[in-house]
Amino acid sequence: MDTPFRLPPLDPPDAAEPGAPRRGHTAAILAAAERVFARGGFDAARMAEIAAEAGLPKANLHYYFGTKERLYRAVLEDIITQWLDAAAAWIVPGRPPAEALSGYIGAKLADARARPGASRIFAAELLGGARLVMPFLAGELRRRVSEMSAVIDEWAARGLIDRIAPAHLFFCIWAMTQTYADFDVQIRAVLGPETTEDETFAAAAATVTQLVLRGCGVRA
Amino acid sequence: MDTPFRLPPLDPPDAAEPGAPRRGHTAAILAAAERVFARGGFDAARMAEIAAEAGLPKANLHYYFGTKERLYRAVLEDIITQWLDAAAAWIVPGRPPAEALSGYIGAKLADARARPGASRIFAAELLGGARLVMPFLAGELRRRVSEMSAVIDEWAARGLIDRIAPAHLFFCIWAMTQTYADFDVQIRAVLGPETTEDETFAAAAATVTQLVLRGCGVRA
DNA sequence: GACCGGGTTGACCGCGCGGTCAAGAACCTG
DNA sequence: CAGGTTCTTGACCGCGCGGTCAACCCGGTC
Repeated sequence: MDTPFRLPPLDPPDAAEPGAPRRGHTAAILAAAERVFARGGFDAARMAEIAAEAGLPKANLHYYFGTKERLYRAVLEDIITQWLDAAAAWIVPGRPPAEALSGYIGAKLADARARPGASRIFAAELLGGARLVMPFLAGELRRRVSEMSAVIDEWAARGLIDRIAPAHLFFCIWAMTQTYADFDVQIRAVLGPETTEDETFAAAAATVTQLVLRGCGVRA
Repeated sequence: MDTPFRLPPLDPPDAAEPGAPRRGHTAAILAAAERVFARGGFDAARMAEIAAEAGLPKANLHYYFGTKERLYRAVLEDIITQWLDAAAAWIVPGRPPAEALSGYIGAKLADARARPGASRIFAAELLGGARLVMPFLAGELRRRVSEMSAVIDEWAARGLIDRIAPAHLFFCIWAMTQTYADFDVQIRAVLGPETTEDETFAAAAATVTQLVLRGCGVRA
């Protein structure tokens, strides 16, 4: 369930890491790093800024994480770990498609709202060519998608939904839900200041589920 | 039609700019800049790299564009200019909804395929908080969306499609089509090396149009 | 050819940032 | 309290990058 996902080590194998204490501070650093990386991605982030946000001297971050890249990797692992299970919880053969799909969409939208920084960091990583998460994409994620695709295909075979390319259906669901985290500036700017966040996410949920449920021809 | 969109000047009003020549080289610089900005966004881009890619000494870029930020702004203006008209060409009241929507989706997907860099630069700009394009989002784009929303609402009023929140419909269409440019690493990794680009985009077009047309309940 | 102005360029500069370090503080363990 | 180990931190360093500059090239004009 919450086994942390490990990005394969890049160059030197992740440093001794003895049974050391590594107490409280690391959590504060990770949280601050997630916030800072979320605005502007890896290159725009400043170690000094993360340190300030965490209320610690810069040298302390280096004590715990060594380099900026390793801190970044730790943040990414956190995000991936949290992500991998949302899909597995909803897209299962037993569940009726209407419930599974709308539940999944709702969960993804709620996540986009609650933790937009995570989504944005991942987006920036992909935009930048996915140098770090490539192994995850081609490995674990690919495997998960093919499992979930089997579920979709089975629903179609049982006549519960229309035929559709399952992988692309997921690409579309991810795109639509995460756009509300990644590009929320655009959404807020277009909808204008008079639209509340509640309204936005309610309309988003209605629209996305309508597109997906009817688009897949889900029988009620 | 192709009136270049101008981002409002930031600090000093865009430098004298006399009736000067400004010949060929600027185009080469802009093209190189688009390519370099596309991988990694503003901060990751190096002026020296752009110069190398354009086959010019770095000092030459500064001669034409002054600062990195101004060069970046020029690239963004290029992109926005090209973008504004795709929607206006397809989403018009006269056209039957099925044709308009599938045409628009096709055009956006073709653009994502042909010029992924442009989409990625814009995505990175939004992720980074849209410091430069904010006026565009809240101004011109917002206006266009409300115009296009009127078209959607009119189709719904005439019973040609179901009721749907028009702005969110556009957010979803943009998200689904641009994901094929922005996150193509992820898509390629998940689909695996045996899937060709042609297959990918054919399936993408089929899936997105199916979701949108049926999702909106477009009558044939 | 002399002059001029836009264009071109290699060499240079300053600073901001990631990373280091060495001198302690704090905390265990006997 | 002595000795060792884990943390903490201000001060420092080097380099990579955006930006500058002054010398130069070159086509046009009289």
